[in-house]
Amino acid sequence: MVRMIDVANHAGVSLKTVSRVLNNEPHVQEALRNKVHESVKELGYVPSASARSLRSSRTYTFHLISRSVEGNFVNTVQSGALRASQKYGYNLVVSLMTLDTLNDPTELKTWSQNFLSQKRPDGIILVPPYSDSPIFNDIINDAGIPISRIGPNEIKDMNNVNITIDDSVAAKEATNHLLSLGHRRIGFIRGYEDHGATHKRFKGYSDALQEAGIKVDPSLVKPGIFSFESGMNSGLQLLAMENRPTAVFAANDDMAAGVIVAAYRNNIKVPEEISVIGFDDSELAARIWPTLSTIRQPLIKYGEQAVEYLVNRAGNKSKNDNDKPSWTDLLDYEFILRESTGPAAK
Amino acid sequence: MVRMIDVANHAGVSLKTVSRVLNNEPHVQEALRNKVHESVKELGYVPSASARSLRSSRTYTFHLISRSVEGNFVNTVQSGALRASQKYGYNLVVSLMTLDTLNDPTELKTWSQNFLSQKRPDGIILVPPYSDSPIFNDIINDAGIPISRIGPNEIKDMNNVNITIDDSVAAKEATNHLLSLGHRRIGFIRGYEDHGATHKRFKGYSDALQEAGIKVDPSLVKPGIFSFESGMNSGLQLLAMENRPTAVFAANDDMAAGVIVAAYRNNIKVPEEISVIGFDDSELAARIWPTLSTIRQPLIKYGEQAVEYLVNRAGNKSKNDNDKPSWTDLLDYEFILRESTGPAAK
DNA sequence: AGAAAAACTGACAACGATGTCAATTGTTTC
DNA sequence: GAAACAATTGACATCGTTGTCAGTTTTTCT
Repeated sequence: MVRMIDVANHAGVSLKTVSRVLNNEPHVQEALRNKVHESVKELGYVPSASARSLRSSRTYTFHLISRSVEGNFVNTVQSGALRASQKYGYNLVVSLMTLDTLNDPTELKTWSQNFLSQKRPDGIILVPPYSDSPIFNDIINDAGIPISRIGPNEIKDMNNVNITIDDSVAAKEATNHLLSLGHRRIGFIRGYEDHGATHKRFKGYSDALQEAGIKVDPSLVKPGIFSFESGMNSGLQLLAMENRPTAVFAANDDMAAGVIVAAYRNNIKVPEEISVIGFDDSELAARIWPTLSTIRQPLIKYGEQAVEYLVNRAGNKSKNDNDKPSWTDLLDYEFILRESTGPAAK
Repeated sequence: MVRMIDVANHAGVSLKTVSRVLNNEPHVQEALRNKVHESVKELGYVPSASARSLRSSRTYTFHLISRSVEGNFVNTVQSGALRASQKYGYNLVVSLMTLDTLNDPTELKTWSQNFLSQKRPDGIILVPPYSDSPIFNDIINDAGIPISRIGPNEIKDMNNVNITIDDSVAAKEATNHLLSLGHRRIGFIRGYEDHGATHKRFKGYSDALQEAGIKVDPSLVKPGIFSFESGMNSGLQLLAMENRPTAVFAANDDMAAGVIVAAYRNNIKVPEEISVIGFDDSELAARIWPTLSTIRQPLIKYGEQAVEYLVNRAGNKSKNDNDKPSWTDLLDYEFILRESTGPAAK
């Protein structure tokens, strides 16, 4: 790691001068200021938070205190991770990154390097779509920090763990449920194309249809971005078809809720005239009418397992398990039958 | 602050022995181990995280990386606070406390002291119901840490800030909306009794009725705990009344969603036969059918303002503003008209 | 019983920054 | 032109822990 003294040497000034520049203290000539800033940039220096706060007794940290609200995906995973972290005497921090950053390789690299050298976490937990980005995973791996990846993905880095349910099998079960109710024309709404989940869930849907001897009809497969609005839009399209489907499988609950509202707007009854099924058992699922049939992932357990793995790795830092490929920790999902699915209309 | 050396002196052992005990290292006699543990407890010692991680280059911290999901109250406030924190070079950490801890004064004291001496935040942001607890606020104040309190409350500590909308005025506007649609029998569902919001919102409801010359009918006021289920239960009760209300004002959106489902279950049409109005403009509000009329709080701005204040305080640590009473930063709310409210049924 | 090994304990350096204070340089004043 | 003063710069101590290593005591083995 590059230290402040390295910057000082590189810039040909004293340690203290660098410190002054970085803390915006007065009494440094403009010329030196610039030289220091250049050296900082060139060496990629980032101050160590621990050293700073040890010496200055300021942490440069604010805490927002709240109770854990188990609602959406991330909050619930966090809740499980938090409990496990506390059990082992670790802190858990949620760090936010914008999607723009994730999708711009240059920016991603800068962000990650700053993040890693400033925070120096003992381990990192990634949720979709971060767990799906090979570049990002490589950067963290190169820094030698263990990763727990949550969600379906195909990354086979060395030495990390993937924690997920079998999305394909789950999606297949959901589709089979619709088939068993007599549905033959079943629509599907996809999610973000760079989420592994989208492809696995679609695969499950296709597999179920094919095994039932039904060809996948591309006109029944619509795009989506996992949002309510995108679900409603694709739902409106499906419902406007001449030969509209009798059931719709949306790749997540938000989109399924969108389909239900689309049905209301067209005076189509759910589930009498159209069945709707989602994925995730989100907060929404039990709070809308009709309540939503869906697949529940063991989110709390995701968080717990992620931490268990990291604690283990942190404990055995020196251990020689450096060349194992990463493996997958496959957990059980749960099919939740509610009121949005029913027998196919004749 | 009590340091490791203090523990060592108190226990009559060397610094290193204390370190060994606390890190569960071998090679310490049982007797000494116990003595050290006793001293730690007696002195209330908590190790300094910065010193630990500076020396050992382990942070005892895991990071969960995700994008900011602006959905529920806390997440959205956090999102605003995060943006502002980054702007000023501060970190933002979300710390979770259970409600059990908050409600048990003894446990609360222990938790807070551990938390404060381990994390030593430069500032603290409190959201309901934490911002409503005088005991908790006192503890933090005594530690000399600045607080931004979000949400309506009556705490007038020295030297902190309350950030809120005027819940009473907002609730009054919501109620007036219903009155202007011709409603005369309007139900109200309360929230947690230890949330300031419950009382202020109820006050706005009462005020509006009284100004319209309508007496508050206690049988139309039902309890709730801000949850979907509690809203549904109270909703079912209101709808089962002989002379049922033509409108219901729930103190938050989750409960309002519960009332809507209660209506569906009784085949009562919203808004034709009963209007429903919520509070918060939560994620749910635009995703259910009918979409929910509600009050929107400037959550992002809450977070931003909270941080602005703390940054200011942190910068002027020495400044002599120590005896100002805390003041209230009153922001604007927004009334959101959607489809769950309509003219009163005859 | 004596030697070797193991277990225990503590003195001291080190982590990477910032705070204090003294040394140096530059500027103004008479 | 010398003295007084202000601005700039750096040497060194320090924050509170853990790592290294050496010294001391206890246990084990022949």
